[in-house]
Amino acid sequence: MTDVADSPYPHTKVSREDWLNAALFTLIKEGVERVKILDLARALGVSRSSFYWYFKSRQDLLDQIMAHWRATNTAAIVERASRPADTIVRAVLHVFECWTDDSLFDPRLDFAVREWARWSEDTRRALDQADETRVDAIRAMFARHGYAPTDAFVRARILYFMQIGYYALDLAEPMETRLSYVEAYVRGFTGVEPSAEETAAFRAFTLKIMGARAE
Amino acid sequence: MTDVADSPYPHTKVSREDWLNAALFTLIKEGVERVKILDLARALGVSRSSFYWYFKSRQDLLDQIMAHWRATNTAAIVERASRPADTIVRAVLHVFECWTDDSLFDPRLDFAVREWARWSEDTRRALDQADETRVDAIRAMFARHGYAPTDAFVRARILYFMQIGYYALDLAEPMETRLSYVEAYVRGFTGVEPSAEETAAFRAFTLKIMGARAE
DNA sequence: CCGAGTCTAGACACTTGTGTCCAAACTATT
DNA sequence: AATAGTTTGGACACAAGTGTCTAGACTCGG
Repeated sequence: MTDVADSPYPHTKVSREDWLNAALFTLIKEGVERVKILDLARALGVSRSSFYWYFKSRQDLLDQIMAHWRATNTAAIVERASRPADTIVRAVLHVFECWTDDSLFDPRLDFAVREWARWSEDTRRALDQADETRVDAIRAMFARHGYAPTDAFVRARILYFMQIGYYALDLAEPMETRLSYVEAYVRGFTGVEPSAEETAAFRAFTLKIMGARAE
Repeated sequence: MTDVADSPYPHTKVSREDWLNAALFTLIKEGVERVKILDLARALGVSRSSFYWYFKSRQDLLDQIMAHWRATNTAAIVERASRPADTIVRAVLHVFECWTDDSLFDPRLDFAVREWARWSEDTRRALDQADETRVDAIRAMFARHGYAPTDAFVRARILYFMQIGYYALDLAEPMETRLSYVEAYVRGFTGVEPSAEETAAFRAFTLKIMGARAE
């Protein structure tokens, strides 16, 4: 729960962010259908009706969640894919950072949205567009590094789709195991052999993230 | 809707199977949470209360659905994986039949169950056990063809997990495209080059299925 | 200290979904 | 035709969830 003492009104029990976080928690853990104002209120220990102070309706809350998802997951991939890099290997490793840092790209949230999209037209459209935006950012990355148009597109799909597939399995592999595959992935995605310095830099990034999370 | 005239009571409007099929349809299309007796009754054009003639409760219906899922998807994989085959290539191609024939293994149903398992402990247990049963059947298949214990296990996981990942992407690739990858998959899964007759036989099976479906 | 703004709680009305009960329609058997 | 068994529909009770309204508690600025 975020520190509510930030509010100029100390009798504020919960903030707008608290509602959002509680909703995200439930969304990830149990799916949209289970995101119920009544349950959120119970979890936060406040009255159900004060929800309506912060949000117009349940749909309003869900819209905010979609905005959050867009602003984190999709934005993270696009940002990393757009970063300048002197080699395609470094460029790909920039995108890989999303897959090893859940605070950049949260796969559980992504799958919650995918599930949601199964029956919600609006969400389906948003998801399809997000997938396209992500793939396109990665495609542009390959194109910048000299890959032919079709080649850049196919390589982008392979990189992105494969990772989504990995997450679908919901494996609990230790990071060390995952890191040991990085060279092979890079080779497969780019056709280029990564240098020792390049993989070492990525390894350092990942271990720093792991360390920060352990605190 | 199944032919209800089979019943000795011609005024029967819907059968137990009709309820089950309607529930499966909704489950696959919109998820368990949306499987509601009220909606099923509306869709079938009968009164909601006659549901209780066939099922004890909503939970009873859901239990039947799980039984159906187990009896189709998991059973299909186990059956194909257990079939005698003179070469490992033919054995793997037997399992592949599940991936090209939705009436053997329905990926949409499988993913509906996976989603369901996200919040239902019972379903989670059933799914974990199903995954284990399926992988184990494939592991035994590799083991029968002379692969070392660890090797057989890993190859089984690769074959099965990769296919689940493929389905997670929910691509709409034409069968012709998919068939063009078969040789490469077989090589990757078994380490053995398939013969022309072997792939031709598989191709024939798939095209027969496609033809039957087109009727 | 008073008024304006912020936030919460409780009561109410409404909708949707579940499960039960019973009457009635229908069929098959005798 | 009477009876037993099968199947359906309608009425009822109930629970859970959403949204609205209002009173009140609290804080801050003048």
